[in-house]
Amino acid sequence: MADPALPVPRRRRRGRPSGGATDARERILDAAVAEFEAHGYDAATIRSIAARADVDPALVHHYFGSKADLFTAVIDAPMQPARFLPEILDGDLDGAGERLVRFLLDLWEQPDFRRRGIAVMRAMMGSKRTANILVGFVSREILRRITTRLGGGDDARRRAGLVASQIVGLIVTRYVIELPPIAEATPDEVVAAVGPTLQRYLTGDLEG
Amino acid sequence: MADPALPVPRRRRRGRPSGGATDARERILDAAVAEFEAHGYDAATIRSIAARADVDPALVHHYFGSKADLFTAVIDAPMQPARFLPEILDGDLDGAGERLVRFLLDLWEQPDFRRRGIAVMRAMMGSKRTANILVGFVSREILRRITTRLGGGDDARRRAGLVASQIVGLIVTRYVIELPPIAEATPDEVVAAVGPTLQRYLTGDLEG
DNA sequence: CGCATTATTCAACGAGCAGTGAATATCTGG
DNA sequence: CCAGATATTCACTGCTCGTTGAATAATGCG
Repeated sequence: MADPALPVPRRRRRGRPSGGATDARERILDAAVAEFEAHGYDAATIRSIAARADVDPALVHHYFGSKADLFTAVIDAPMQPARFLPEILDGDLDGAGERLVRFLLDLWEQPDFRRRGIAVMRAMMGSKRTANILVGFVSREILRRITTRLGGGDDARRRAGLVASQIVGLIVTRYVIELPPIAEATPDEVVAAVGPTLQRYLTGDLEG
Repeated sequence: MADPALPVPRRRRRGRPSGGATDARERILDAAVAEFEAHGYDAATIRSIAARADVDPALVHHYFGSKADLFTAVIDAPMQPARFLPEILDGDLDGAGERLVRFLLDLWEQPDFRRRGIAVMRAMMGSKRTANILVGFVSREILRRITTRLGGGDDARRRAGLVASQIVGLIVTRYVIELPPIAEATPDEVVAAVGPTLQRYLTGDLEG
């Protein structure tokens, strides 16, 4: 059973095709998102990406350089939203848990963001090497913002970690492995169920 | 910088070595656990496993057959504990959240279990293909037991999913990616913080 | 028009992979 | 002490991978 997304490789003339606008570059990027999303960094191949984009593998290098370069192009977008975290956390801390889940769901329900986000998740979980890079980013850009908002210190740090643990679990079960009960819930149901958990981690009693 | 775990490959005579007990089989299995733990299924290679065990790659096939066979040998153990779930869930439901975290931590704090468990996690998250296999297992063997204990029905199913989301998040952050604040917490701290979350998902009010 | 730039494919390299079959050395049961 | 059985390495096959360099074709600028 062949991958249905693979087009029959058309035989093409060598050299630049006539008729201005070819979207090969965009097709390659789309294909890369799809392959990295489905197979993770290691198992996705330049050749499969090229095949999906109906293009010669060398063209991928022409536009994006190495495989690692291509991957960073794919995950550039999902790394940005961390910058919006302060807005979410500003205002009353009492509603921050719910606002945080809502914000995350809004992002991840957008297909384009989700596909790249899944690629990042797979890479983060794929191997110790790639994990270290991405965990460093998460610690610096995300955890530190939450820790700061909570006033710093060990207690704040631990609370931020707990928040991260539930967020990671939610994203992994809902979007990456698509565990049925979580993946099928409506965003409102998720917010109602998970918001209070985050709220307790942020401001509640953690001793029992 | 070479992998410190790789021994200098000794030059050896061909044929069975003298002196009875060689633990090559165990060394191979250990090496496989280590490589699958560190790199996931796809990126771990028979050759790197053989090198780590200081053994010829063909010997790996001799003992374990294909790479997939070797992997199932590695992950056989961590798949068993699901059978103990009913004991955890029996008795008063009010303490089940805490008992559940405690049970999981007891398992995962054992190095041998943890290494194999991480291998499973990496495989589960590695690609859509491997994910489906393992998600099927988790749904059947784990979620269904919780759902049943909660009396069945959609509400029970959703509660079980929420429990899974927090458990997955805890395990991923603490053991797989080792996010510092979670990875450094003591088991007791984790139980105190996460137990009530699971308890609320099991028996609490989910509407807000 | 002519020339640099850009888009695209082609052909190949070197490396690494999983797996196979045979060769060799030792051990063990009769 | 001899005949499997077992343990181990070796040499190899066929494949796929990332990457490179050159070839070819169209465009766009002066």
